[in-house]
Amino acid sequence: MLRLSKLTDYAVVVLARLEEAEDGRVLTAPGLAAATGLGEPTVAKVLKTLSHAGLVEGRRGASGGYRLARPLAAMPLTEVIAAIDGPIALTACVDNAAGCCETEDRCAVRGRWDPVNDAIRRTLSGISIADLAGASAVMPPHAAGARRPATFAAE
Amino acid sequence: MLRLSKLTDYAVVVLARLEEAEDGRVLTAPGLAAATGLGEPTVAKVLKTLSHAGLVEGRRGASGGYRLARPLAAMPLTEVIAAIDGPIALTACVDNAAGCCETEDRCAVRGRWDPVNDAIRRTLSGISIADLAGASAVMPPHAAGARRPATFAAE
DNA sequence: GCAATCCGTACCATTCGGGTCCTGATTTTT
DNA sequence: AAAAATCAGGACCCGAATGGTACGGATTGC
Repeated sequence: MLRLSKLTDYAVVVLARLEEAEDGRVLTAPGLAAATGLGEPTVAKVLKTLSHAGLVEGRRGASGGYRLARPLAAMPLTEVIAAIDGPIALTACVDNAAGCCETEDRCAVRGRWDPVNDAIRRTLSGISIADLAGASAVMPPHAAGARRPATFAAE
Repeated sequence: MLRLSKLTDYAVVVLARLEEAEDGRVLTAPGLAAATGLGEPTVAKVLKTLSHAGLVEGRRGASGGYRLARPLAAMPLTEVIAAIDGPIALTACVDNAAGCCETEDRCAVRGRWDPVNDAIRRTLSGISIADLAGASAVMPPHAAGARRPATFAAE
């Protein structure tokens, strides 16, 4: 379904909520869970992962919590996806990886996916979390002004 | 991982092989399986799905088989993905679908994914199966000429 | 020193994709 | 006309990976 994991979705929600904290104030994981309506352990897991990727910073100890490492406008969607779901690649065959499939010698699409993956990354890197957080519309990166709104090209 | 299913990958391989048939000649599912090195039941399943989507046409009976309904150059990647994996949507929340999640009233990203999905579809619809079948390089839709080849934007 | 909080890891369950098989419908060939 | 070959459609089962949980440890503030 070309769909990213729920955790990534949660991450965006949590990050959006996290931006509302004033200046350097930190928010606790249970607090964020209550604010977003998500499960407390799940939120904690997401925050840990995001912290590991350097997108949020955690402060330990009493009166600890999390805060954004960067403003959301400087946080491309690609980084969040890569942090939660891993590297962005549509297929397992990336960079002509050898031995990934047994029919690689007669595979007609060897290495052909790489430009596609690159196009996807380029598209996604032009979208910041701030665009998803409700501020304004998505900024069109370099693409033309979206023609018809949200019509399925094929369905 | 933002990765599409193996079946879609197989579909592209099978379609690429199917284009090599001369004029109106049909190829059998077992024959395509042998030519691509994939499992025979799997190829049959993929072909049935593609036939249902109108991308290939099946002829029954002895000396039957499959042939392309269109040249690959006129077959955007979006259609193949939609045929195998279903509609292209990164999250379950599409078009403000109500009732999909229980926290929709306080969700900060309500409806914000739609433009993202649209951007993905626009990127993918600019790529045809012919571009993946080995003919030439991927045509850059409107984006700038791919800078460095296949570097991970975020990893 | 105690409490609160983050950190890391390990663990289990459910879901979904991947793959196989069977039966039926249709067409060609003998 | 019978038989063989092939597509069509569905049911089914297994495995992997996501999603969610739990526990012990480290760190900081009161």
